[in-house]
Amino acid sequence: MAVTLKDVARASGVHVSTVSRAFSAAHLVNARTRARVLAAADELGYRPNRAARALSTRRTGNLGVVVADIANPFFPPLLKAAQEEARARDHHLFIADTDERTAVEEEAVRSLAGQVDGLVLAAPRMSDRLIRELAAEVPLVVVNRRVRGLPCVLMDVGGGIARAVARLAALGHRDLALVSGPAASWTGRRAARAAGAAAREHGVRVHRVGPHPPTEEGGAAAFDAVAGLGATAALAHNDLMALGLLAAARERGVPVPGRLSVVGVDDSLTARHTRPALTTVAMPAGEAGRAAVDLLLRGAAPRDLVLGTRLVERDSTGPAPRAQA
Amino acid sequence: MAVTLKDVARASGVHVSTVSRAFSAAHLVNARTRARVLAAADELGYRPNRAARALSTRRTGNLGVVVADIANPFFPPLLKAAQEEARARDHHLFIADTDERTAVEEEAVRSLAGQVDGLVLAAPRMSDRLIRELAAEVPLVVVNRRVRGLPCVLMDVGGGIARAVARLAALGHRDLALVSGPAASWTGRRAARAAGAAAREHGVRVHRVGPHPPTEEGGAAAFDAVAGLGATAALAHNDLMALGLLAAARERGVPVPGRLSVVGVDDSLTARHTRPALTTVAMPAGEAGRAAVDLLLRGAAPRDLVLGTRLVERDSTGPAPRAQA
DNA sequence: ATGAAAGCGCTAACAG
DNA sequence: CTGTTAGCGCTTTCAT
Repeated sequence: MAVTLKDVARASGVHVSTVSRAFSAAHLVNARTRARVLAAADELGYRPNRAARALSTRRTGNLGVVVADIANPFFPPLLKAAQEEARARDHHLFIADTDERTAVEEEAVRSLAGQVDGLVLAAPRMSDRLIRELAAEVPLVVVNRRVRGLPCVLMDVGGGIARAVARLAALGHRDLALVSGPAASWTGRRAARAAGAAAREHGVRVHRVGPHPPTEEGGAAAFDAVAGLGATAALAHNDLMALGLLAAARERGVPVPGRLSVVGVDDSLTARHTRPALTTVAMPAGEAGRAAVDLLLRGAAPRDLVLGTRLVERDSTGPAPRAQA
Repeated sequence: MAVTLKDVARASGVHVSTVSRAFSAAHLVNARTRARVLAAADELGYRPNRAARALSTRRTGNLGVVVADIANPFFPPLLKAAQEEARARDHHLFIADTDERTAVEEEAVRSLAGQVDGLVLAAPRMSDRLIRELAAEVPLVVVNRRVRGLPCVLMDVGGGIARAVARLAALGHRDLALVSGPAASWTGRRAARAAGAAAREHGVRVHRVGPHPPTEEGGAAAFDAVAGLGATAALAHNDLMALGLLAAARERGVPVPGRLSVVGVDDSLTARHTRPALTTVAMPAGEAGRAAVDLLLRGAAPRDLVLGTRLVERDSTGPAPRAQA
């Protein structure tokens, strides 16, 4: 049985309410009494019972992060930073993996709602309407998606994609394939729009391929469509899909970047290590995780925070192949 | 304000305790009353307050996982599986990242102890003594380390390493470098012992290099020592360190596996994609995560569960180079 | 500055 | 089978 306020009270000869105050309202208690209480608490190894505290204050000291897939390399840095920030501010962090299933997202939020002071929704797939409805039950901060009326941490994928398109155009590419991930991905829609605009600006064409699951398999599955289009460069929804594209290209004997240039999004660990090393739009996932927690804890107003991205050029992109009948 | 038992009681015309029983002791209540209560609850969107329930039952419905580094690719699959298993059994999962710092481990356990029904310690660095002491405060299951008196989920790294040594010996290697990670790593000690035994058996030598941090940087830092030893093959503590070794080799112009064979441990995503693709000891991290949660929830006896590993041979290992003065 | 008492939402004897 | 009561550990009025 853990040591409670009552034990500390007994040990220090004061009433429980005084002990309580010694912890959560220091200024309301005589400095010397407080010192005595704290000493006793320390001696006994007292740890406040968070559940009990939550019951009476309605603040739990917990936060949660809901992600689509912990194993997708985009998320671990986000989770790590979020948990770091949470801990630095004396909060614990729940984690929920929805396995890319929309229904699970809603359930995760609802079931966590009562146990947290706020939730970070990372790249949710639910409808805006549902997200807003859920926001009525628990403070929400959304990452990688803009939902009006809620604080959102956005990354400038659009800018990154635009830079990628510009670069590819400069390398002589005229037909780009945009390999998209989940249809419900806000980031994906953003990327598509930016790609379209940049394409017009640079006088190149971009063809949509997909949607496909945002995994290696999804990327590999998209390969034939990309090749069929006669595209000389592919912009993948994320690094994982780009990796799948790379693998399929290798299998089909299509040299990268010789005949096909490939660009990913995320800049995950693997992007650096795969061969050819992947050119990719670096997303500040860690920064986003930290920021999301910060916004939650500050009870931030519903404003968008946009973080920068950059194009990291490696070896999977190169000059367009000479046209050859 | 969330809807409470009281609201449901009022709406269905029974006492709160009946409502409570309708949820947590179905057999103690008339089927028809129960149906009515459930209907009312559903109608109102009632969700039990876990904190309140925890206060009176002393069961929180929460578990926690303490890991050294979420961003280390070994952990995400473990976390994912653990959270999946937890959710399947109606539990929520806290996550704590200790950033490889021992002191943080203890604090994480203590501060989470009151809020969970049990904790998974994944590859902890604390002393056995401390772990046992903490186990008195909260049920613990340890992964990747044997602690007597506690349920442990182990992976047969020893076997994997032995197979790797055997294979390298068969390829003609005579001097192997064992590049170790954190000194406090149980897995690392296990690997070292197994490497030693296998080396004797096959008549080869193994030289210890390290300890180094279990990161790419750590691996890279070990490279010169490995080269200085005249070893023709390196067994790294994990994939991350193996990747560092690979990068350093590339930088120094040492061909892999031409002049140096490299073996990792984990079989992370990156191991498959790096070039040369990494030969590695595959660790069943997901299985371990799931098993750990299962043991926790079953209140398992302090027995060891050992999961198998296998050697995945890819392109970073090959025949030993011909001796040349 | 401290004590007393009520109450957060729920469960668990105990009656009936 | 259901209502009553007490209490989980803590905070928070309200007195004093």
